[in-house]
Amino acid sequence: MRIATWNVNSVRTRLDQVSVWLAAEAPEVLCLQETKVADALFPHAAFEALGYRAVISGQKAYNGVAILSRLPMADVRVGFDALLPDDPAAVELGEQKRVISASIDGLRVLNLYVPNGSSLTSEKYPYKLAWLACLQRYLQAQEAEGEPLAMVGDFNIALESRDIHDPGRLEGGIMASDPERRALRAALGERLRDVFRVFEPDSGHWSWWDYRTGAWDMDRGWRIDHIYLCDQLLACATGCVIHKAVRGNDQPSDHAPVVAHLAWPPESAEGEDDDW
DNA sequence: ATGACTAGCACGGCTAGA
Repeated sequence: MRIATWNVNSVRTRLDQVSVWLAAEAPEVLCLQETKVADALFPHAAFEALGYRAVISGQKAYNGVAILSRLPMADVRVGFDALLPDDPAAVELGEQKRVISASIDGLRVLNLYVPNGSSLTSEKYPYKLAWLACLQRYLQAQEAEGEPLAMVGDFNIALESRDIHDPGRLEGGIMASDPERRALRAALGERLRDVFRVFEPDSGHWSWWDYRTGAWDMDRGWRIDHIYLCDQLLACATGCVIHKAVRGNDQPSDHAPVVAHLAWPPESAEGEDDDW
C-alpha cells in the first residue's frame, strides 16, 4: 500500500495536476489539504473516473481536507470531536476543517492540516499550540482503540534544523519555534515516527517552497509535510519519497506530494492457518 | 525591517497562507 499526502492549495485550481499525478502514480490513498471548497462543490466525479472515492471535510475558501482511496473506506471521522465529544476545545476547533480519518485495509489513515500560526506574535500562534494540545488528546483516544495508525498531512512545523534550508536565520521563528516543536513531539510521544527520516538522514529534502522570493529556483524549502507511522506500520515501511518534480509544474501548489510505501497488509507466514 | 507570490471572494483589495 502506498499512502500519499499533498497540500494542493485549492483542489479545484489544481484538479488537472492532481488527476495527472494520480493517473501516473496510482497510490492506494491520497490525502489532500487546503482543498478550499465547500463539500457540495467538491469535484468527486474527476476522482471517481480515476478509480478513487473521496471522503471530505471542507469549507468555503479556507482549509479543507479529503482522503481519496482506491480501497474501501470505513468508519470515517471528521474533526477532533469525533473521538473527543466531551472536550470543549475539540468541539470549538472543529469550526476549521482540518481533521479527517478513515479505516482502510485494517489501518487508520488520519489526515491533518495543522494551523500555520502566522507569526509568533499573532493570535493564530496560541491557536496553533492549542490545536496541537488537542491533537495529543485525540491521539491518546485513538491509541486506546488499538487500530494501527498512519498520520499524514501538512504539519506546518519543521521538527529539526535539517528540515529547513536556512536554520541559522529561520530557527526559532514560526514553524520552527520550540513551543511548536515541543507540542508536536508531545503529541507523537514514543508511538509515532516520521517515516521519511527512517530512510533519509540528510538535509536538503524539502516538501514546501514559498511562492515568493524565488524560493523554488534557489531550492530554499522546508520539510513540513510528514507521514508518521506507529511501530507496527513502520516495520512494514519500504520507503518514503518526496515527489519534488511536481513543484516545478506550471501553476503549481507550493507543496510537493510525499508518498510512503508500505508492505501492508503483511504477508502471512509460510504454513500459517490462512484457510481456517 | 518589509515584501515578495498565489488563491478565494467577488470584481477591489482585502484575508490567509508559511
